[in-house]
Amino acid sequence: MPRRYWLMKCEPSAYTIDDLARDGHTCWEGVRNYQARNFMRDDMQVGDGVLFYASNADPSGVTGVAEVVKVGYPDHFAWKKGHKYFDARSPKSEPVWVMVDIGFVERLGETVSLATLKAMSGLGSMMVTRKGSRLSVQPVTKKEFDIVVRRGRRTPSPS
DNA sequence: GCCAACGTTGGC
DNA sequence: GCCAACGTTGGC
Repeated sequence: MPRRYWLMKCEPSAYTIDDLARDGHTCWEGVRNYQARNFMRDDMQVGDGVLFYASNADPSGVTGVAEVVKVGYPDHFAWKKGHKYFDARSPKSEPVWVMVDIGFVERLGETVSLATLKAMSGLGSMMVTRKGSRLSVQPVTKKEFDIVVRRGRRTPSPS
């Protein structure tokens, strides 16, 4: 299976690329959308590249690179009563929701903002640049991945 | 904080 | 199966 590429969104109030740099790896819990779930469950493979996207940020955009380090497995947060990701419809016996683990690869020296993504050539069909695109896990092409990463490296990372 | 766009739910 | 109502996402 050839290496695939993804964009994964997260609000900075929940988790940032700096958090991932500190932790080394993390589980990507809380995805409660079937299309996103299917990507994680059916298509993600260890080694796949991930654009780490900060949503609801100032500015929103790609802040770093990660990679898939563990393929889809049950999101056990769905089993925690009282937890915000608890979902009675996803019991241990028949899990509905899935998560993957991602590992830190690099922090981009320059956030590639949504405005930049929209303005750059070659990214016109990227899902995230399209109005109303709310999917939190999206496939991207290798070409798009490379364009974004190269742009983000234009400014050296401070670390 | 506003609100448009979207996904999901549930009545019928 | 249709679709209105609702809740959520996320840019601005």
